[in-house]
Amino acid sequence: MKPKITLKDIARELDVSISTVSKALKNSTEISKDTKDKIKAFAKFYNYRPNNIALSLKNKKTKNIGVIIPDIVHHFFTTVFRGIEKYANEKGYNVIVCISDESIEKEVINMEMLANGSIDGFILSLSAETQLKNEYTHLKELLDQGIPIVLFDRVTSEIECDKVVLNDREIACEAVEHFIKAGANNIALVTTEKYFNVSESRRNGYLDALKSNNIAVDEKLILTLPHDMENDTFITEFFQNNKIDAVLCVNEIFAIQCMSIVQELGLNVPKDISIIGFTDGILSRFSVPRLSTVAQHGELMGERAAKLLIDRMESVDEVEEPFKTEVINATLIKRGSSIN
Amino acid sequence: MKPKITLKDIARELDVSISTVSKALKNSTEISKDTKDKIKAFAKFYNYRPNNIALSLKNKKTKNIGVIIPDIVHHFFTTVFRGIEKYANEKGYNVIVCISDESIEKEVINMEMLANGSIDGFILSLSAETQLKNEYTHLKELLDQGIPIVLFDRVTSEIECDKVVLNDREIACEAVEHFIKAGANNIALVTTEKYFNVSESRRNGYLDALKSNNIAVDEKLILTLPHDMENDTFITEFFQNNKIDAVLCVNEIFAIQCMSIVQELGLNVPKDISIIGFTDGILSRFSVPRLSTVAQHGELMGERAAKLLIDRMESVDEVEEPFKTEVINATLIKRGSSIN
DNA sequence: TTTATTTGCGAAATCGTTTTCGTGTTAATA
DNA sequence: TATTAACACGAAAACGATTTCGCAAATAAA
Repeated sequence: MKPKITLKDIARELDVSISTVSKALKNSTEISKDTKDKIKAFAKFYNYRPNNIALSLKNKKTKNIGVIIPDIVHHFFTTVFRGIEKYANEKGYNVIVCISDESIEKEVINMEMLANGSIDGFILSLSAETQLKNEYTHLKELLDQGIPIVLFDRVTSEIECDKVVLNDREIACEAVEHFIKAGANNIALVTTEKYFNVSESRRNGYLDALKSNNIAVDEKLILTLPHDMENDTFITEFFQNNKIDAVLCVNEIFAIQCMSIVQELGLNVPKDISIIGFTDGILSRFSVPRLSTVAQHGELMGERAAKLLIDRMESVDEVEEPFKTEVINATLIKRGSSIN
Repeated sequence: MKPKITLKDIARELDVSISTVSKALKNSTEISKDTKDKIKAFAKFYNYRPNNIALSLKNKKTKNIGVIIPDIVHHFFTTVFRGIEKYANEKGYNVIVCISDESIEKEVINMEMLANGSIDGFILSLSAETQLKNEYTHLKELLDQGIPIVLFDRVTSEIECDKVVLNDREIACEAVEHFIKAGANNIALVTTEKYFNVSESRRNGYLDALKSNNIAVDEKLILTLPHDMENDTFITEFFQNNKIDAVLCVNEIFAIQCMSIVQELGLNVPKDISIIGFTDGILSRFSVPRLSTVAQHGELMGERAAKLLIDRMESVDEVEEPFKTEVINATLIKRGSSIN
């Protein structure tokens, strides 16, 4: 057991002052070569490393980023997280993760906890409940305190800060047009409650495509599924009661569920029904047939979010940069579940 | 913009000393009721919260846990992480995550980075390279410095510390016996390189079951797949060249790949070939047929790991507790991919 | 009235750094 | 030789909190 050594320890052992040790280790010209060599050798021998906490206190910056996400067992969020972690690490930052569990209360508690000095800035994706209640005072207060925040994916226009989003509307439109070009007419949408900004955008993209192709919107072809429920029966009825030849799903699970149910109903994917999902996760890549899907480039989103945050934290400009919203261009990956 | 307020600010405004403010906010009997009320009201109004960094420096504990995992886009690790985060949060700890990316170098760098005061203890699962090279000096040094470490899943007997593992050997044996009871004779194993402790244990469990049922081991029925490669052709050849009626796979992806390939070869799962995988992830639950699998109870593992770590960190006993190894009992989930 | 005891509060040390400023010694210059 | 500059280092403040100790004033007891 050899506990960590401090500047004070080195100073005492070598019979010099703490300031001398500190300067020597930073190669200050104030200190003679002899003394520097002696101190450096000693420090190296005892594997001296400055204490991060003391540095944080002194510098008033922790080099920690707080990341708040609704869920971690979720392909999209983990890829974003990987992007954040990667970029942050390259820049010498560490990442503290809290999971809001889709609850605004946990979001608030975690953020306040971290805001008291533990982190220099936040990257977050809003919880479902936060979006539902449209309640953002906790974010406003932190921004007021001068703590920078970057929102990604689940964002809101109520808050002015840097953001990273997907071009959800455009890519949903593109997906639906892909169906249309392949000859589909009865195109369905399987989505979540619309207080999610992303669901709303995707729905709008769906509507855009129909409109610009003069296809009448049939509300019955839009299935809104509750967030966390067993919904197989809803989906089964949906496909039984409607004539559908293509379906866009706002996430991977819905898409796989649809595919599975459609197949059980004796229909062929993609011959009878084409399916496109969102999130190019593991499910999409290993299903039979492979699922056509919208790749959200989560890792890139994460990197961009981290870059936005770190740039802002490290900017020393007297004049504040205006807030940016970066748009990540999704990619439509055409695989076996849709007709080419 | 209203920056954070400190004890010093309160003291100055209210014309008392810093010590008085500190004591008043902690409800010390030393301070008169009048003064306390005044200070508390002021603090509340300005939303005073003590600075975590200053507290960490003073108390020599950060209330942060460092978690190092090989990968985050991975169902098992995310579930473990969720367990860690949940338990840690309940106990007032935050979690700093670093991803080793299966590289020992990143593992070392990250751990050394965090060890300089940022965290009070580690929870980690060894990187592939660390297990391959059998190189653990970085762990030994940290333990020497008095930093507690809990290993989970990918552990090693070279290091003495608290551990949480799965009963891999027993559950693999149980899975194979499940095959045998259903009448299988030619039972295959699809696994990873054996420097992974878990692969070795599962292999041993596989062998145990064969032995105790007097089935000769056929090395040709054991397929070892490289860790990060396109291995569909290996699998295809494996099933073409061998008579196999059941296969145990050491992870979910291998299992799904096997199922997919077997089905392409025109065989029926489970009639012609039964399949059991490890990790009850999203793939297993949405495949057709549903995949029988070994549930590793990752969340529970995470909670246990966090509990072991926190208990050790908070123990004030003069006499050190001996190190514990907790064994989590896996559950064999029988679904459609295996005959009951 | 004198002494003892509360009561209420402040000064200062501490945690581990960095950094400014001051100072004594030596070497260079006038 | 006297003055100045360069050199090498130390003292102390600061970051924001906690806590021990000391000390006045007010009250109680003698």
